[in-house]
Amino acid sequence: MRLILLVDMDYFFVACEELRRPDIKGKPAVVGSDPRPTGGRGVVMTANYPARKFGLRSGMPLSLAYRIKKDTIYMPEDFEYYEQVSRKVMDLIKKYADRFEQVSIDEAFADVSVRAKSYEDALALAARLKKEMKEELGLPCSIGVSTNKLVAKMASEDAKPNGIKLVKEADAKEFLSGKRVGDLYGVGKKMGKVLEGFGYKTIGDLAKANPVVLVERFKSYGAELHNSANGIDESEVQENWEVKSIGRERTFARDTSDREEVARLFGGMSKEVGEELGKQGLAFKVVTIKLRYADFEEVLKSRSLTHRSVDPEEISRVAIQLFDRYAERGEELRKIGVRVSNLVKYRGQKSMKEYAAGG
DNA sequence: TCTGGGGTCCTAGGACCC
DNA sequence: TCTGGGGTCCTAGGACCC
Repeated sequence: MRLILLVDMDYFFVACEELRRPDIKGKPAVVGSDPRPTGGRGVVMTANYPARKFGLRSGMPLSLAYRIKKDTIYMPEDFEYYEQVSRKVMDLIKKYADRFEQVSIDEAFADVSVRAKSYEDALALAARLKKEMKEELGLPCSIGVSTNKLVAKMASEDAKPNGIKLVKEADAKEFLSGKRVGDLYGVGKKMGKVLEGFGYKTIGDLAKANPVVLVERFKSYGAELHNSANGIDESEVQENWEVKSIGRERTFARDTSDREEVARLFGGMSKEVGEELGKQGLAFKVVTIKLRYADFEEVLKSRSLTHRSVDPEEISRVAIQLFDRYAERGEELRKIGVRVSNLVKYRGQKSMKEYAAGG
């Protein structure tokens, strides 16, 4: 029997801030894009539980959050710091895993099938992990335990905050059946509406549906839906996972149609992307820009180079060329982004830093 | 209420080659 | 002269997740 844990950190960004700012503990606090550079156009990235009591949620516009609760503590995000904390978190989870897969900055799967032979073993492991997380790192987490990734993930949602939830294989179907289709992993806003339109309100409705009909309606996705709804997921905890793309995007403090401002920002973001490529030892072949206009209309334009490159200047040059060729002239832009993809390991010259480190 | 930034995966048409 | 099918790459866009 496979036994899989999904460890999900509770209100991670704010929890990280609490580590260095104990004064905010117990008070409503959120991490949200610093309103100064973005003109307050950001959203709440994370809200702690006291803030959630007032209805503050991640994804909520900061302007709205501010209207709801003025004396909330607002903190600009500090990704470098969260990454540092995240590395410690992941190292800790790894110790408990026979196979480990990081899902995001604050979430990871641990396949524990070798060291745990029963549900009791898995639960005991989860309890120890959670205890160590609190004692060693001072961070709360929630853990879902089950026999596959999908159900472990769904169980962790039920475990929040600060809990552990086991769903046995035999109970998976019933565990899922009462939940709304939109709660199923992989079903978002759009698909949730479509499914409800067809009369599938709960995950149980989907589970009971004729799979042939689902495939007729949704092709291969329909088959996947039917499996998920029935708690079936054969996918493995994936150890070796490679980055597919690296990008940066930024929202202007004020919408702009100023080419020079756009070009400057493309330059800055390209430099950051180039640094990230260097850190990871990767070269790219494709450059894609994203333009979001004032009305939220978004377009992507990309170009594939004839060669691999590691050069930030080249990213910037191609980005600005794409912009000049395709941007609607005079239209106000809200946001721009640049991303490189088609990445390969680059075994070229070492960076100065590596030389300095004697690597 | 007015909407961020980091990603992944999938689809689909057209070009091009065999 | 008219007619295939498969494979791969390129480009654009959409949905989804955290």
